Amino acid sequence: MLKLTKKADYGLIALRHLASVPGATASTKDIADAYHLPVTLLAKVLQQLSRAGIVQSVSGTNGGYKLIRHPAAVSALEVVRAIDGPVILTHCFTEHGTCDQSDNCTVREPLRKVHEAILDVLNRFTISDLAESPVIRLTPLPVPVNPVASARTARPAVAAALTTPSGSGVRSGRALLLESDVHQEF
Amino acid sequence: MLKLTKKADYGLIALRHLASVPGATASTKDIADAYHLPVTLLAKVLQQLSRAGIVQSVSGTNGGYKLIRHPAAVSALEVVRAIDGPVILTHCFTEHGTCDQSDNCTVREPLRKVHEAILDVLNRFTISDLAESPVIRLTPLPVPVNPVASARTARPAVAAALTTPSGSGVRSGRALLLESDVHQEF
DNA sequence: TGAATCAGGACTGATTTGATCCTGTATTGA
DNA sequence: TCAATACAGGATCAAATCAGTCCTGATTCA
Repeated sequence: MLKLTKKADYGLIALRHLASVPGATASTKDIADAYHLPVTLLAKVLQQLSRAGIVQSVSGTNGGYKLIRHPAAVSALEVVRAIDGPVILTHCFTEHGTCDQSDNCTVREPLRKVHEAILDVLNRFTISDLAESPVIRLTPLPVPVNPVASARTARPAVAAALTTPSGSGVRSGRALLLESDVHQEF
Repeated sequence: MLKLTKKADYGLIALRHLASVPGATASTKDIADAYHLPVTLLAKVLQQLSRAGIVQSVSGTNGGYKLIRHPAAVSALEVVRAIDGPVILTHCFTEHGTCDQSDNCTVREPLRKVHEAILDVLNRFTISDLAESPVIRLTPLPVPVNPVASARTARPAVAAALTTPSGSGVRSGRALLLESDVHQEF
């Protein structure tokens, strides 16, 4: 339910890794070992990214994968599409654009705006956004002290670019929700 | 993979329906029949919405459900949460905030911004946005009298609030993607 | 040639989702 | 009072999806 698959996660992790060593190749095993990912599954993911023209494979000894495009030119949307297929928000949205559920699906068109907004978010987020962020390693501290607070202090420009302008969304009759409400699952 | 469940779809359809008949009750069967949804599954969904305080159930003959809050005060985020549980973008995001996949998950913090942006989109979209949109019906209206007209009078700039300002997200080195690229799955 | 690496199909087990069934309770109206 | 109507919710089942593995083959390099 509105969640990326593990394969998509793995793909983003791998791409972030490749972006951190520009020009160099990294084998599937290298990446899998570095992040404790299942090797064979990661291999599938990298194959899909290769077919999508995001990375290039090099066979043979000392082979591996390399990022063949600028990290800033690879969006999360493209990665997710390459790995999981088209992003479809509701079952109303099918390739042929009709709702097979019922003749009178009343929510398809309204939800299209939501769908497009989510695509927009994913399309703006790039591998360079992944690579630029500081890596927070949890190894030394097993119990997170207060991850929410720490995550909220340092807010680079990426967040500003992503979060839609606050205030413009407030409409008449719309109950204002607090930030804490939006993020209550953390 | 980044898709709403059918239950969430059904919930939104049902809420849109209830919003179209303000104050009145509609039974599970009424709604299920109107949109050709499985009755028993829709019943589950409405129970969840009832527990979440979004609708109120009325037992007995002529009973059913009624929307007990203003449609503009019920966000899609709240509906999805009530039906599917917390929205979690990646497997890195768990209730306790740690990544069980690996010690050094490099994408969790960057993706948190994407996650928050998606929550923001869902949080801004309300049931009134669903109800106000024109319904494209392929079959003649069977049920509601004409509640749509009354609900359509007040119409703020919903679309403007949802679609993020074009151009503000363009950053250095980012390849510009055409609109048609973003929405290629349609 | 042999080791290292990618390519890709087939397959399996686990999880999630969608849907149904059944029993019980509450309310209405004849 | 009682039957009909409708919600409440647990148990269950089937299908779909996901995560992961296995195997065979091709490519490259030392």
